[in-house]
Amino acid sequence: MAESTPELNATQAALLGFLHDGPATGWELIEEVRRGLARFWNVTSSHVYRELRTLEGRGLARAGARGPRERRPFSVTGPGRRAFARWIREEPAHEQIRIPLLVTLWFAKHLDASTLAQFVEHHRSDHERRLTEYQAFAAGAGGDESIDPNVRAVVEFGIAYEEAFLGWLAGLPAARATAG
Amino acid sequence: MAESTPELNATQAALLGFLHDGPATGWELIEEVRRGLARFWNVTSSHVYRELRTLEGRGLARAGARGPRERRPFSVTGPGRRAFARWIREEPAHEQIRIPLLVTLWFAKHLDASTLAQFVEHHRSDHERRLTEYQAFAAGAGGDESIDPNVRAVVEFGIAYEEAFLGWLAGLPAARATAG
DNA sequence: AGGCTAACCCTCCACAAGGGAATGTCAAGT
DNA sequence: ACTTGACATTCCCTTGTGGAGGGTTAGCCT
Repeated sequence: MAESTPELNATQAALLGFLHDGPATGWELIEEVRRGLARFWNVTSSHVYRELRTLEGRGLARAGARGPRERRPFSVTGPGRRAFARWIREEPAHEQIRIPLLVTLWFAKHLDASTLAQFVEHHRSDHERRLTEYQAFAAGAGGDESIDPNVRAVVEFGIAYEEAFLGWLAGLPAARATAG
Repeated sequence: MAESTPELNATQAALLGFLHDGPATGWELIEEVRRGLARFWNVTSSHVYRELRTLEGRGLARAGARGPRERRPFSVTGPGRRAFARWIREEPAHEQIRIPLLVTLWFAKHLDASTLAQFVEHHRSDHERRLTEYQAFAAGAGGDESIDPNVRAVVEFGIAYEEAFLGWLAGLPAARATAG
């Protein structure tokens, strides 16, 4: 009875959420997501624009006049705010993770040790770089009172995740079989 | 230059990978994925059957005669083995993570503390349960020499991930604002 | 033995989401 | 004016999800 199709998906909700802080164009929203949430809620530009059109069609967001370069500033409408308010009170769904490295690892018996070791090493350096970024961000935001503690918690999840990943990588049998 | 479209996607590759251990029907493959890899590479049954048909169409897998209940046992062909061998030597793509809880958290300033605390608590008990499952599996497999160490490493990733998640949850400001 | 039932096993379909190519637009420098 | 490059959006194809539906068989019941 309730809703067979939930009113909003998480991407739409996130867009409406950002629009609560003021009007923005699709491009600006994409930038905003990339700056923060993107690591744990990946979006592509085509997806954002599509969802914006959907939101507009449902009257949850409204586009202003086209500005330079076809840019269209969107803002939340009253119904949009109410839909968002309902969404955020819903139980968040279970997370969804796809890690191609683990698929490769599962079948690694068909792969020579040095190639696998290379893959592992690439991932290691990649995750190390990201951990550094998060730590820099967290340190910078450390004294900043204006940052929402919950937003800060998201960054801290990033740190916890990367540390766990790096720790696991270090203990990997494949990590010990150094390439070359 | 090389391939604009990669020859196989990870789902197809995983199916071919399992078929290397012997012929199997779609149903059996689904079971096999669910038993292990599914946490980090989700598949749906309709998707599996579709990919099997694709693989068959490309000559990478071959279906035997229909057995009881329409079951069709697939096996890898020579070209299938070669395609898999090429795939597994490719650099695994970046992981893709979607955690709705973090989206909710990002916008939690629009949410009352006790509802958020409930969400956090639900996630906590859920991840705790999963951690227990993985640990039981790892303990059971502990002495089993027949298990590929790389496959075991995948399970260990699950443990590391759940532990990190639980640790992070425990430190969350929202976790201290107990509901009710 | 014959029939009922529940679990199997697969197909089909429709739609949501993902990602990259293609298109168009403007700003700024020459 | 002309070129260049960043900006902003759209288009389209592939991948992923979910459910309805239909034939099949094992096992149980009488």
